[in-house]
Amino acid sequence: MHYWLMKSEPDVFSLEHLRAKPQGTAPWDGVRNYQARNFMRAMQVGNRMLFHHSSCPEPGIAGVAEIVGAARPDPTQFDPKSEFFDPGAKAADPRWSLVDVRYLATFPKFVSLATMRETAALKDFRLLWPGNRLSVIPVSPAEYKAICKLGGWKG
DNA sequence: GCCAACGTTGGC
DNA sequence: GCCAACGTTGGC
Repeated sequence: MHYWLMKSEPDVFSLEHLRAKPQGTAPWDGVRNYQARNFMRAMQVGNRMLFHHSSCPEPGIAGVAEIVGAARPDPTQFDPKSEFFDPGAKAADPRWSLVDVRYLATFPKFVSLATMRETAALKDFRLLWPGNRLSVIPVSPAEYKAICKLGGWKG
């Protein structure tokens, strides 16, 4: 089993927004970073991902979602009206991918960045690296387990 | 608002 | 291919 973390600004798209979607499912579009894209392409159906809220008063992990659709071309790259439009992307050779995710659970306890920084098991967690900007991050099983525990969730 | 990190762009 | 300038992310 592989685990991941994905960031979103809760004002734009929060875990609650995902939960409110039909079947709690939505495409994770708009990723425009090659490293993040490559991680999405490595995701497998059934993988779990931590839903991180960033650029907000209290950044941290709100809960868990599941990958329900493997990587496929992100249609927003071809849409001139989209903020994610990429004039360099060709239909015959799509540049950007997305995965489909489904809401799984909201942690009973929100796991703030501050809490994670105080947790020994997370001392090497990539999310906490200085200056980390990557919006899609691989998570080790031990890190995933530690975060679920902090969240008071027995998945 | 500041700043660290780092990706991208473009001149050469 | 190098590298300086610039832009973006995101915590604080």
